[in-house]
Amino acid sequence: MKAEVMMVMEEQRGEPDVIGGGRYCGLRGVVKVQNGENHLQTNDNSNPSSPEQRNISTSERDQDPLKSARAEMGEVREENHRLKTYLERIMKEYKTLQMQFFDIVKPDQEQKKPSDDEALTNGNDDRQQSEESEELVSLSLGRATSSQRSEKDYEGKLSFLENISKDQDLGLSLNCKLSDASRMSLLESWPRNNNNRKSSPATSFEDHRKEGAGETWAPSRVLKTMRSSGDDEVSQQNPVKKARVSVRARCDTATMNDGCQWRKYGQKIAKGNPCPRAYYRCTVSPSCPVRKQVQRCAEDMSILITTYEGTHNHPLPRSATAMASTTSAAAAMLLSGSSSSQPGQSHGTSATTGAGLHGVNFFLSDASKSKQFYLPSSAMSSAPTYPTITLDLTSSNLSPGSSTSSHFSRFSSHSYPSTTSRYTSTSLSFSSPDQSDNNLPMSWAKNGLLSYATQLQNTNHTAHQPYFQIKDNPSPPQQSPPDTIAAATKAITADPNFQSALAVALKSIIGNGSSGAAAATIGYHHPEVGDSNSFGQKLRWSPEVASSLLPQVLQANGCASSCLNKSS
DNA sequence: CGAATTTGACCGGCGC
DNA sequence: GCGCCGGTCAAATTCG
Repeated sequence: MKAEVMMVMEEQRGEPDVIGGGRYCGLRGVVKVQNGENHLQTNDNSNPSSPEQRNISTSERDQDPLKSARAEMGEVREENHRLKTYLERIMKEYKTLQMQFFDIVKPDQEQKKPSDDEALTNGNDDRQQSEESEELVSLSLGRATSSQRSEKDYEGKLSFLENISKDQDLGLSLNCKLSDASRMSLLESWPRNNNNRKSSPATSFEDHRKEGAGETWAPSRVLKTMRSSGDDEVSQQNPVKKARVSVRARCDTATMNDGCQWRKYGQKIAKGNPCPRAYYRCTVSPSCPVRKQVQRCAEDMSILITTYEGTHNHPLPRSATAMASTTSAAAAMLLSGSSSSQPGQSHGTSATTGAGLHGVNFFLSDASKSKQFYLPSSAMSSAPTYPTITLDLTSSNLSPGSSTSSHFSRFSSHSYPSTTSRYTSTSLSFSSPDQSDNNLPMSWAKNGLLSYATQLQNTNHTAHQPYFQIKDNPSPPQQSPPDTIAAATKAITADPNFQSALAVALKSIIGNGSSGAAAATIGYHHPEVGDSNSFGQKLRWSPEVASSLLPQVLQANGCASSCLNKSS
């Protein structure tokens, strides 16, 4: 069974796929949202895992149970063997990379000030290249560079399979993968927050992975209680702060309706922002560790910044699964350092809420040169000490220096090195076109759902393309120094393939251009919201929409990943 | 009256 | 060591 499903996820290298009339960059597994549910589809007829073929083989097996049992055993053995091989190769690659890393770092430390000539000539290029490649944020869907492929394929398939098996709802989640170099960087940064831990880096990192996955989130006070209770093992589990997922959206209401139940437990005026910051905790389950902070943007009061932290440990209502899985997966992407988010997911959203992520993988090769994370561009006024990923659902004209051209969607990943910040920020921006330009407001309906009106150019698909420009930095509060992530983003934006792929991905969500296609494709319709809309097609914001939009944008970015790798 | 919210106090981390 | 600040608690208050 595993092998069969794996075939679905087997990446197609080379020519991009054509799915539903659109070009997809090397991904066979496609998450389509229909009738409010997500379905994994494949367009590969040669794929032996197609349902029809599976049915045939099943019926054949039924005719000879003993034979089929033997065949299954054989398959399992084969699979085990293959997995072992994968594992060995992974370990081999890991060790090799580790050695290479130390080779690079050691001379750097021993010769703190090498001669400029040496730095400019010998080995510098290689090192620079390696550093640059390490810093590149590579987001991909089932695609990997050849050097990373074996491990990522293996782990991605594993997580995919586990999600499949655990989750019949076919929700969405994201798998985070760090390159070995990235893991090393995490390893290095790890002890900073874990002075009391004397365990080996590997051990610590494994723990960190689990924590980063967000399955548990222990406030400091809880930690104290745990320590006092003598549970050392537990008390050491969460010494670091969790990754956060920040969602920026235009919202008139006090909070964003993400489908979950929240209870306010505090409010603070944070420094630098006159708007109070409200603290909420999930009340679906009393033991749920998930918190969220809600604060209005200081620069633009209409923008609500919702920051999620932790992963739900209970089943969620369907309407809440998308946002929950997206946030937990994004958090896992930032912190887990895991090649698979499954450990976190198993505790968290996908396992318990039925919102596993199928086939959407992050390959985060962001082993930053400085081995540090940086301040996000979040509008949170204070300098967060959390790694934060930002989903920007606001319009693009936030920063004065930004282009006035409309951006339907943006993906940006940026960092802001500063003395006080430590974390990297990845920002996914799903921006509406400039509202003043096209009268396409992003507003909250009475029921709290965000109605995101998109003006579609009827059947002309290419008409969307101008919207799919990408900017390096949507709303930087400060000057962004030239860093490699920005360079990577530039590389992405410069590649027309990425833009077209992004356009196609979004188009497939919004609709193929035929009237009413948007609602059908999104598969989400809130009963309380009428369909009458002068814009014709209307993409209603909801967690489902977010989840359907995000992976496909990321999928498009999988193309960018390849572009990125090329450019590096 | 129970649930939800408000709000001041408290705690821990961090920078100076 | 001290003060600032973010985050949380819990009693008081409000709401349905």
